[in-house]
Amino acid sequence: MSAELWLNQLHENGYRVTAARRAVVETVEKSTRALTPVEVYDLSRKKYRALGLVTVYRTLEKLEELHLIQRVHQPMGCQAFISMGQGHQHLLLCQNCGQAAFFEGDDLEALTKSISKKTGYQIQEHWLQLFGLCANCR
Amino acid sequence: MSAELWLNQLHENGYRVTAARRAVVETVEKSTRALTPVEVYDLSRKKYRALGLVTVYRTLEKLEELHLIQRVHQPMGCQAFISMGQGHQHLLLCQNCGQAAFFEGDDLEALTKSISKKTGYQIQEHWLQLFGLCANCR
DNA sequence: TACTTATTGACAATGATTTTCAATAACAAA
DNA sequence: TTTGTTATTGAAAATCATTGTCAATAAGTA
Repeated sequence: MSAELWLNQLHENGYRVTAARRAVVETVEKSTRALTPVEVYDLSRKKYRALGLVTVYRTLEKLEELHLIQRVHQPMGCQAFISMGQGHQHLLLCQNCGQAAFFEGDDLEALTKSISKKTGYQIQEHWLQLFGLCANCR
Repeated sequence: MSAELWLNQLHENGYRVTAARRAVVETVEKSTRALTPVEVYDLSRKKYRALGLVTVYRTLEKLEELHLIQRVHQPMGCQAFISMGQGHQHLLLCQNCGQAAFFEGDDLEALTKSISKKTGYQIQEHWLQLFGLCANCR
């Protein structure tokens, strides 16, 4: 469903909507865990056999540029992507199965203000990510 | 000074202290910004010309294993390393010059408890990193 | 001082990502 | 609809980062 919205976004930004992109978007949009380019390739090829790995890389690049997906950083590697949450959200990842959940409501106002005073840095952004075990895996 | 401590750590863990490792350790230990393997290589070769890049990779691997350094994740890439702070510390990075500062005192207790209840995840770890401009660059 | 064996640097191999290129297909305009 | 322009495609090659192999060397214990 929302895959159509992503395709609209591509179209509205001057990109063409192709069968290859459709397959990639449908795969990534509905995944609840971060996928590497090769995983996206394997899954998407079930929908569109002629898909090439290079096209996956190029499509992910565009989806990231449009803020529809984000790169997920993990101890084991940083080459996986997942849908961007809406608004200011952070990721919570299951260390066992990779299942991702989004959360918000982190208030770092007090912390950043104090750090800013202590260090002299002007703070502009923060990365926060939680790791744990999901309900199924715990 | 503290480079000697790192070398001791290596020794105490059964690793030999060589000229190559000495050069790498001295470079990484005194850097106030994250360095990539190639940067470590270039800087260390000023102290020990015969150093090979492969040895840099292998030494960084051991320093990470001993928790003397940590990998630094950034939007532009995740192949840089910096000294580990002491205790539970997080990084604050200058987006302009890369200068790193450590901070602590993040209290995410309340947040993680509430997220845990909402999502059913058992939270075990968190990553927090701040980005901004250091006193010089702002 | 001698000896065992971890460590070295060079080279090759791998893995991930990017570039190149000619063929194809989206889609705007007629 | 049809057409024409041009973005997009997949395959192959090129690049970049990292890891494995190996014989020569040197650290550190005995």
